[in-house]
Amino acid sequence: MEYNFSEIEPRWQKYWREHGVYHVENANEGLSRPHFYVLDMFPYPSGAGLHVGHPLGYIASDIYARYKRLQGYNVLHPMGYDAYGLPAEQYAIQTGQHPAVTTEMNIERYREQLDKIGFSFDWDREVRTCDPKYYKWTQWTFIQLFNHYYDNTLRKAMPTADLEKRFAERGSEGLDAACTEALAFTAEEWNGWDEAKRRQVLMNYRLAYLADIPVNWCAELGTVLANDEVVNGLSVRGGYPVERRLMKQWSLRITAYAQRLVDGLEQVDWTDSLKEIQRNWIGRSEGAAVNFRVEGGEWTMEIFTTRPDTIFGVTFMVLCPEHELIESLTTPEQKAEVEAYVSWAKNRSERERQAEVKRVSGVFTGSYAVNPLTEEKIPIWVSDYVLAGYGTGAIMAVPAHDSRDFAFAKHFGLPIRQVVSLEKDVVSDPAMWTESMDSKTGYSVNSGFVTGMKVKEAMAAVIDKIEALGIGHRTVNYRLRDAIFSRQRYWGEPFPIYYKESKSGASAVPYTIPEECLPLELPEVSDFKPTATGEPPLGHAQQWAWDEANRRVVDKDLIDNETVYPLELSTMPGFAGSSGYYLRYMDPRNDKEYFSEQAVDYWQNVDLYVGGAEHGTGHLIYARFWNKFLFDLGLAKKEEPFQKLVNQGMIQGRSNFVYRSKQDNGLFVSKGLIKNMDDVTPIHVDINIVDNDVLDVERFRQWRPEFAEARFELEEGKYVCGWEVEKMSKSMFNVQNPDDLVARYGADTLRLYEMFLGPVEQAKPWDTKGIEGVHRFLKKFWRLFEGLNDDAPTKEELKVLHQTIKKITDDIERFSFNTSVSTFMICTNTLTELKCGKREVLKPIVVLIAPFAPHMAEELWHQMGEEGTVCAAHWPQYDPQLMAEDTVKYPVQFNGKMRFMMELPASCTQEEAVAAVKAAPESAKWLNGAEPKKVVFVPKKIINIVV
RNA sequence: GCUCUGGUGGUGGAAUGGUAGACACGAGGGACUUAAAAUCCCUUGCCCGCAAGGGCGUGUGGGUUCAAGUCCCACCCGGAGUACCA
Repeated sequence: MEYNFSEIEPRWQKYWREHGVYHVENANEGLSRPHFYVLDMFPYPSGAGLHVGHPLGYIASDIYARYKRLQGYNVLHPMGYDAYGLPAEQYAIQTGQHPAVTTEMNIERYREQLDKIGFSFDWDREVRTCDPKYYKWTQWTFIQLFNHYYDNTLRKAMPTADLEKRFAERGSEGLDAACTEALAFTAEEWNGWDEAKRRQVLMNYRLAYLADIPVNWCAELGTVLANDEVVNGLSVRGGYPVERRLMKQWSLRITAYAQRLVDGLEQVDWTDSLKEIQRNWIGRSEGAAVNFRVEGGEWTMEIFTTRPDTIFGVTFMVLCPEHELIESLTTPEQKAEVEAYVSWAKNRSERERQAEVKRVSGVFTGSYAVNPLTEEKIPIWVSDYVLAGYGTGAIMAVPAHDSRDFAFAKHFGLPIRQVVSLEKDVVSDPAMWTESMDSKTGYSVNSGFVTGMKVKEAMAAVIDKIEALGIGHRTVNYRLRDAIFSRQRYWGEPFPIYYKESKSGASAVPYTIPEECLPLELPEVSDFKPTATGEPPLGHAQQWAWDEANRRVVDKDLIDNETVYPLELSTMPGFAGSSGYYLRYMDPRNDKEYFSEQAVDYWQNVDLYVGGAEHGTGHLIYARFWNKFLFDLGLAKKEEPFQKLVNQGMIQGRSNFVYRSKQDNGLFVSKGLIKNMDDVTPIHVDINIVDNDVLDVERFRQWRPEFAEARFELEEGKYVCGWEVEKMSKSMFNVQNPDDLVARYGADTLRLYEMFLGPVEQAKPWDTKGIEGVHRFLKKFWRLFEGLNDDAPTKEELKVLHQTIKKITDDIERFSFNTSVSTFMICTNTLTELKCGKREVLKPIVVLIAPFAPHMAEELWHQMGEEGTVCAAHWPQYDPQLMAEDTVKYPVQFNGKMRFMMELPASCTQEEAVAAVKAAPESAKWLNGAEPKKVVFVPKKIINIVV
């Protein structure tokens, strides 16, 4: 019988769906049943549908999930949609279609495409971030973040209620908490403040807080963006310019968790490169904070340095243009110049600033600081190469040992003094240097009491001294910024926040909606664009005010009523909904809690997470933070959410080109005939009308009206196209749609081929060429079952079987699915050669192939007369004796030197090995008839004979 | 610049320090067929040779080892992340 995949696959997909084969219960056989949680990064359902790159990771995780299931694990393998996001809203603005409608359509299309590939997801657990039943818990978590602060002493999040009690008793005394700015006040002061003032103070500590902060404002998108959404001063989405602006925004105090985010990386099984990406993003650096006295004033300026050992080489100080001391430090003579510089620096766009990094600019304030260790007078400058957001926004400049300080000193003719030398006591004249000496190796020179010390020792000695003098201390700085959490958009989670006017006339005071009133549902709006007054789109919503007394959303017109207040108009960013979805899958239909304790106790955390590395500095940081916070609350059971993480490589497109002659617009020259690439224009051509880089010229003429009259210069009767690896995208005509391949070859072929393409982790271009080979293999495999019989298998056949079991098991364990497919091919070729159709051999192989080609396995399982589905079968065990090689090559040494390789039975003993070596003709030369003195035989390693 | 990756035939890629190039694609040749599809068989790293056989080969140069694609050092070239982060 033919291998009729187009009949088999839909039939089994229907069976699985109707019988709920992949439905998972939490602990259905008690807590003792081993459990395993395999998760994919859920997709954003875009209008373009899936291309072949998307399912790559899903196929890999599906194989692993099915494998674990066959091994007897209770496997949680869910899927859902990250459904809030900008593209749906942009589309809504352009077409007026409600994002909910387009999102629903896109989800349906995604589901259809996913179903065709035969995944074993438990769709009963599907979540969508835009579903009120889901975002209720996103909002709920936000309220918890709002109501907690981070205690640095306890190293965990604590309720702000505790803070209030503490402030009433002791004021800010002795508090070590993560905050926006250090505050100092007494209990009396606290108790004397009204509620608005107290709430303003508490805001300084909340983990979700509202503050004026410099944000990435994207005028084109009309919203602020998080740091990871901006690259090179342009928005990741759309590529619009982004500027730095001070705005009142909600933020998450993720910096409070910086150290724990670094430490946690030790506990997880991720690739080194991804861990490194996160470490770099968090950017921990150790150093010292030092106070420099300003000459003749009551001011001191605090700086941060990672090189305290170079303090003897400081020749000037630099403040960032935003620094609050500038005004008081500027002397009257310098006032005009400084003001001009500061306003110029502030008006520079982020893009300009980044593009002109090399350009040196700055201005002298006229004031001097005093070096605390030398009492030397040093000029204070202002320059935008010092950033407001990092450290204290002020530095001590050591031009000899910092390249940026060096460039600055050279530009303004400031002195340069060497204080570190590679060799002891060897100094040169820095005036002759062309670059600074930044390395942290060598010895201190010209450096008072640390002269002669190694750099590392000098660092410690200087910090000790500074601490003894009480002018500074050891400290750690992080590059990580708090995550800006509000977006001026419509299509996102509303904040469960309303504002009361403060009696003292200060800005409105935010209050949270009571938890019992969640979800606060996204209202309908008349327009998805910002309002005329520049408010976010939610400003258009009529039903968008909070009646505190009646605890419900009401019309805005009622705001003049006693207890009706305006609601927050921003919405949450994309990462809000994706930060905790893996926990919700554990108990997705629970409307009382985020997830039940019983569910999280059972599943713990994600055992295997598969997704792209492009989320390294976004989702994967936020989710870890989110989880750590929930862990502090006692809700999550593991501090790290994703135990093992595999990054699937991007599948790039392989674009094809035709070359149009520049002299003759109607002439297309075959690749091999082009003499000079400057004579032709390469044009993208649809990969569907190119086969194996050979253009179908007829279809090309029909493809576009402008090519209807095309003429070709052929080589050997063919038009050969050029090719290049590029991003898969519609505009390059290189998109491969999985549906087409499923229709042509079947889902099992697609699954196998995507795995066969290469290691899952590796980026690779899509190339359909090889799919035929994989399809041929499946047909060949299918044919093995035509002569199915119950004869006893030969030893040779059993050996093939057991070697295959071992190899496949090993391959799956190390996530090497491309070699698994090869193993199946070799196994099938060998069994075909042996004409083996024996049930005893083939039945276990069907189980082995089930994770890869589930439909075919299911059908063959059924044809063999087995009960139930193949996914209820048991993973076969291999017999080590049967799979062993008959002979193994051993290296034979004489006197410790390797002399020749020798084949011996794999099972051979010490005595047999020695006898065989002595008998070998090569040995005669080394033994010369003598008896060996000592023989060492390490199976599979080496035979060492000492004569 | 810094950090992390990777570099193996025409192509995708295999190789716990132990016969490099498995498996597949592509290419060439052949069988079956009126023909096509499908299927099957042979050849396919490079060089010398009619052959038997020999030589060279994992980016480059060194090193460790009986033995290196694999480990160590330096360099060259790609890819990714990050970037005035003091």
